[in-house]
Amino acid sequence: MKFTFGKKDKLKSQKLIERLFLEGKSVSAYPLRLVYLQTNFDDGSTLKTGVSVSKRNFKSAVHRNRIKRLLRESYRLNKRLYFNNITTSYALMILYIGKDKPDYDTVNTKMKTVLSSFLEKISRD
RNA sequence: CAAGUAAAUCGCCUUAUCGCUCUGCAUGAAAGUGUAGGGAGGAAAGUCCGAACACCAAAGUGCAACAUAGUGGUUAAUGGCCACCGGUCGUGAGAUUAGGAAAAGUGCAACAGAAAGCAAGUACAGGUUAAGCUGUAGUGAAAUCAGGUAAACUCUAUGUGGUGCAAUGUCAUGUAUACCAACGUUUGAGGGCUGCACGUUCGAUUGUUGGAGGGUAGACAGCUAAAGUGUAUUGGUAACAAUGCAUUCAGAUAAAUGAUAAGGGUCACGCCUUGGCGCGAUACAGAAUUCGGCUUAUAGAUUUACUUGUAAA
RNA sequence: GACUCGGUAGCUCAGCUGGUAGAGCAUAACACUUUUAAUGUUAGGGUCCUGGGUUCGAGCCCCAGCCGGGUCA
Repeated sequence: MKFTFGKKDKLKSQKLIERLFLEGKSVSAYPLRLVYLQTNFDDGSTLKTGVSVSKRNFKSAVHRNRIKRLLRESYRLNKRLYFNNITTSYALMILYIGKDKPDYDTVNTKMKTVLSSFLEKISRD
């Protein structure tokens, strides 16, 4: 798996996102929360991931964009370490639930903990 | 030199590594891969005006409603902009200004005051047969003249059909013209997107409201070459216009335009001291159909013109 | 994207066509009571969301902004 995060790896279907929030389970490591749902995709990709920041906590579009870019970047760099040997398909949504603007280091370390706890949880099930 | 006024411009840079999105070309059955190039703003914001464009009864008539309000110009258009006149503020450069009509009518004016209409008349002085008959004072934003007030109703002039890219068209997927209640309906219900009326047209597999539910919410076009941008000349006080030359400059859709590291620039502060060191800051803000304006936010930097004060020549 | 409603005391709200801003609850003091609660009397508390304008005078009228609700596929 490469360090890429292209169109096929992004979660885009509105229907699937609705189902994800209705039926999905979640793990969290403040200020991040990961919502996941086991499913199947038609185009052959194993994981589809989206990121989201609440408009309630961050009014400025610039700040929201900045946080989403940080989340996407840290997911892109870390996903090879965790999902290289994964077989089942999942839809993921990573939410930022904090109220302060983060820097890259905290997002990166928290991303690692939330991904590892996700792996632990699905291997237990 | 100090303080200020107006107008205009810019608003971080370089390198390395790893990425995102669009377009062209090559390759491939396809997914993709390789390669070349493009990729946020002066406000992209607020959605306050004006248009383009699209659809909606022949885009009908009247009323209502709303907007604007000195004069002239400018523009595709405007409630924007420019020039001039008048008012207000400032020593000044300048700033600001919804600035038509009170002899069409209706209303309003607290407190004070005799009185802010339709009825009266305070104090002092004068004056007369008599009398608010005359003058002054006093109250108040305004006091005998009928005035003020229209960002009070109103009148006058001018303008406005409605809805908005979630418009609209094509394709795909799925379904319920079902059920319950009330009211109405070939004696014309109801629809054709408007607040009302009229007119016109369609019109019987029946309409409206409420309840309780079912389904879709994908793709493509619209979608970016345009009242475009830069520059020069000419006309005009100016807004702006005309002509020549050059140029092609985002198109995403849970929504790209980035992340990390190093170095530099600019500004403020501190230290030594006159160019180094340290530390901090580097704004407001992120396209979503497209333009022209307006309004609001904005660290800091630059340029031009001018005013006032002080000093020197 | 298109519309619409509101902002007044610590809280919930009045204030309708402009003339010194009120009510209830809450707070404080006093009285009553052995004490508290309840009750009674009194007092304090307001940039009327912000900034301009019209007016002699704006909570109210006009303009611009800020904040918070709600509706429409």
